[in-house]
Formats: sequence, C-alpha cells, structure tokens
Amino acid sequence: MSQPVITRFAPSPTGHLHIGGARTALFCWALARRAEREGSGGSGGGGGRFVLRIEDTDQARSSEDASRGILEDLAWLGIDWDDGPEFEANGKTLGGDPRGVGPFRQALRLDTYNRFFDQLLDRGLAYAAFDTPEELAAMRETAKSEKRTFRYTKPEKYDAGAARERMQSEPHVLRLAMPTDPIVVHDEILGEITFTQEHFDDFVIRKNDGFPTYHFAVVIDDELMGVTHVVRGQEHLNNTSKHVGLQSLLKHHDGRPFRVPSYAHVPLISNPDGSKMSKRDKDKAARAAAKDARLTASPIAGLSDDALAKWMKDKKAQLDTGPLSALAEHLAVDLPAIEVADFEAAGYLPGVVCNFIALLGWNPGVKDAEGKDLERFDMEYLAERFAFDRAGTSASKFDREKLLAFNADTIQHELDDDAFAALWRTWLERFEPWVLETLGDRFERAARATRPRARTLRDAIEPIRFALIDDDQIVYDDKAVQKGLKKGEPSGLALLERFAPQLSAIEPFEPETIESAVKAFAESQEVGLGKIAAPLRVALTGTSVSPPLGETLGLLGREICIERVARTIGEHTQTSA
RNA sequence: GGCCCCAUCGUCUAGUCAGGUCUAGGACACCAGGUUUUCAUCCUGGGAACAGGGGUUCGAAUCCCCUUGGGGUCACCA
Repeated sequence: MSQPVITRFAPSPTGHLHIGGARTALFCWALARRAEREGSGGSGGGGGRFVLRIEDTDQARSSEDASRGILEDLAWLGIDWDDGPEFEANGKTLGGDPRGVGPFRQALRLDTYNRFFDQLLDRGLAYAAFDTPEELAAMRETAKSEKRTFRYTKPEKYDAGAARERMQSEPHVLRLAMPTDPIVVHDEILGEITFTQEHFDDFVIRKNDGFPTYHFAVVIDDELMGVTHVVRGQEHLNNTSKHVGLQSLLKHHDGRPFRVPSYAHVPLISNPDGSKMSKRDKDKAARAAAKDARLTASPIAGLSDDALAKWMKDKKAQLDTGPLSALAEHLAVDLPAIEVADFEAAGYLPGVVCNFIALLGWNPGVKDAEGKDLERFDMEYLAERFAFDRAGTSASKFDREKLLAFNADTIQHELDDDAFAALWRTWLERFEPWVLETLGDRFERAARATRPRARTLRDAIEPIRFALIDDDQIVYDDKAVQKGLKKGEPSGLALLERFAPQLSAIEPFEPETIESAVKAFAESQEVGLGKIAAPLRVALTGTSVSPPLGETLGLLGREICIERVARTIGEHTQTSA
C-alpha cells in the first residue's frame, strides 16, 4: 500500500522564475504526478498532489507582480498545481484549496505561525533576543578575528521573566533554543548526512517585524499542508538540519509530533564557465555593451543618467527588468536567457525546455529503438517514470547549444506545418505582432517556408524576412550580385531577363507550378537549375539564400516578383554598363 | 577560513548501488566526406573522457583512504 506523495514548490516572489527553480518545480511536479497515476489505479494507493506556495515573508522584496509572473511561467511550462493560488490558464483553473490547507501566501498565515510561536515560548523552546543588528555584526566580527565560527546561543544568565516584560515594548526577535544532538538527514539523492552541533545555532524564527523567518514558515507550512517530499536545490542542504531540529521540537495542538518529510536536494545548474546562473549575467552583458558604446547619457525613459552611470561603474549593480531590456534593445545586444520568461520570449517551446532541464540531473536510463540513450521525451513520459533513483549527484552546466538543437529538432521534425503555424501565430501575436500584420493572408505560406529552417519561434522570422520588407528596402549583397548576376556565360542577369516574361504566364502562381516553370526554363536554356535560381534569389531577396524557389516566389506573390525582377534588371543593367 | 556536497569526452550523460560482458556507449558541439537549385535538413566517418596517488581484489570507471579541483553555505533573504 503506497503512501500519498505530496510535493510542493515554494518560490519567493522577488523576480521571475529562474531556470533552476523551474527544474526544481518540474521534479516536484513529476514526483507527485507519478504517485497520482500509480495511486489512482489500485486500491489503497495514496495518490499524489503538487502544492504551490508563495514564500512572501520578506515584505520589502516580495511583489505581487513577481508572484503573478511566477504563476504564468509555471503555467507556460505546463507545470500545473493542485493546491495553491488560483490561476486561469488555457481555460483551466489551476490551484485552489480543496483540502482546506491554505492560504498559500505566507503573509496571509501569520495567525498560524503565531500559535506555534506561542507554543514554543510556553514550552521554553523559544526565547526573545534583543540584540541590535549592529551588536550582532560586532559579535560576528569578533568571532571572525578569533577564527571561530559565530554561533548564537542563549545567554547563560537569561532572565525569562524580564524578557517577557521587555517583549511588550522593545523590538526583538524570537530565537529557537536549538537542541545540540547531531542531526541525521536522509537525502534521497545524497544519502545519509550527519550534521553536528557546529552547523546550527539558536537561529531566528521570528523577525523583528513579526514575520516568521523562512526556516520557521517552511517547517510549519510543510507540516500543515501534508508535504511528504521536500525537493529543493542543494544550496538548501545546510538548512535542513535547522528544519529537522524544528520538526523534532514542534507539536500539533493535539500533541501529535511533526513528521520529518523525505528530502531530496538537487544539484545546482550553472553557467558554462561554472559561475552561478543569475540575472546578473544579463546586467553583465548589457554593461559590456554600454561600455563599448561609451554611453554617458541614459537613452531610456525610466532610467536617469545618474542611475546609469552608477550601474555602469558597479559590477554588482542590477537594473530592473524593464529598463534593462529597453537598454539592451537600444544597444542591439541579446541578453542571455536566464529566466523562464526569457526562454519563452526567445522562442523556445515549453515542452522542449522541460525536456532539456529534466535531463540536467535526471535521465530515463532507457535505450531507444536504435539502441541509443533515449533523451527526448515529453511531460507525460516524465510524469510516468520520474524518481530520484536515477537522479544525478553533481552540478551541471547549462548548454544552450543543446537546448537549441532540441528546439530545432522539435520544430523541424516533430511538428507538422499546422501545429507549427498555430504555435508560431500565438507567439508572434504576443512578441512580434507586426510580422503577423505584414504577412496578412500569406501567414500560412510563410510558416510552411520557414519551418524547416527555424530553430526557435523567434528566428523563424529570418528566413522569410524578404517577404516582410518593401521592394525598395532590399539590400543587395555584393557577393551575391557578383556571383548570381554578373558571372558566367550567359550571365545570371541575362537569364533573368529571359525568364522575366514567363512570370505572368505561370498559372496558378503556386510553389509547385512555379517550381516546374523554373525547371522547364532551365532545360530550355540548357543550363542547370542553379543558373537561374541564383539570379532569382538575388532579385527577390538581395541575397543568395532563401527557401526553395517555389516557396520564395509563392510567398511574395506574382506582382511583387515581377516588380523585384524588373527593378533588379533595371538597376544592375545601368550600373554595370 | 570552518563545515557540507560533488568529480566519466569541451558540455549533458550511460555505466558506479549488486567489481569482470568497458580496447568506456549515446547526445550536443567540433572536424572530414556525401546528398541537395541556395540555406536548412539528411546520411557516412573521425577526433575526444574514467582528475592524481595509494589500497582491497585473480580482476576496479565501479569499493575504501588521501591529495587536488569545483560548487554550496555560514543573515532579522529565501
């Protein structure tokens, strides 16, 4: 009889969802979904639930916008939650509170935390501390100079009665009287880890402002929400002893002890150079470009000259997302994709992103039909087989090239024209609506022409850009003109002149008929297809590169083709004469 | 610096838990050929790794120890 599996993802709403956070969420989700599937079939199965909780106990840094952004990012990835803030996505409502364990924003749960603070106070397991931040800093400084690890412990002559008195009127924090026994953590990925006393001290559980600290809120909420499996980044590993310590002390109000959930600490994801992947990388890229451009005045409305100068000088300074992307656009630099929203804007498909990040630390361990390691799979597959017994232990570097290859493969080989067109349309509507407007009823044709060449939904614009510009905006590439029009006998230009009249005769003006007309013409001239293809490409696009001729001409339409060919003949005949 | 975690091609990894089938397999990237009207795709081939040292064993990528290297963490942030 299997136990229920309840996992949770608990981001703090201080910015967009980071790609590392996305992987953690994905693993949590997959673990719960797998249990859900296995539980629903048999009798006595526990099932699975995935809880989303917003950790907004830092009043200064949390924002409503960021919170909504994270929900959007998760929904886009296809990670749906059972319990948590309600969110509409694709006509489906995610979240809600069917089990009555909410609310799921910690700022709304202060009453709950306070009941447990009272409990610990009453049982003498928590105590008030009145040290100022300055005093604490001084103590840390002293410890450092004496080469000791700073650990806060309860003063020996602590007067509980007096403290209770002072609490009424003086600012204070609550600290936990932490037990000193070693704490053993069983981690599903790393195995058994023993933390001895020097790892923990009497840490703060309630801040000066009355809000719980992360450690306290996490333990209370996980218990009350029935969380059975805690999956999080390895940067939290050292915190676990604090959490287990808290769990060993706390009791429900009916006397039941807190459970110790199962822990899994997933290895970190870093940049190729080993540095931490963070929003700072975007600032770094933009700053380098700003310095190259010798920017002295801010070109951005929401950014003052002073703020710009300060940011350019300080390597660690960060700009808000808005001004940062405006600045990047102004400087024409591509910012590295770090957050989930960046990958969406860059034209990656959510299923591919999930597939790729799942592979950073997990693999199915299955061979495909050709005997090669299976590494392409969808959410469904993950939900069926994900478990930590196949999770990796070492940190991985984020290889954008491989992600791009996966994305390209999906667009070019797994999607059909209709599926791609639908995805591309939706993406363009949101990110580049002008493309859709310019294309008008030529959209489907453009989608067919670009799909085999597209690696992302964004770069799908490039192969058909010639159809987005006016005839007089064509920039003729020198090399292409030389090779395509001038060279050879007969020259490309000569062939083009001979072919031009035939454009009005092709009926209907569709890729297939165009293609055969061009082929027939080449045969009639006793030249290879390339001889006429090259000058046509130059005439229509200004370059030597374009989709197959039929699709290129078909996309432009007869009139524009005739116009561009005439224009090319006119210009290049005169200048070369 | 203390403590914790980690260590297979450039990168993600299979193989490690149950030592022999591993002259270490796959993917991405790279290089060379081929198909193709350009681009893209596709096909074929190639180079490329068990961090170092000790031990255990008939036998170690696999188990143990040390060294080295990388990462994390030491807040009234999460």
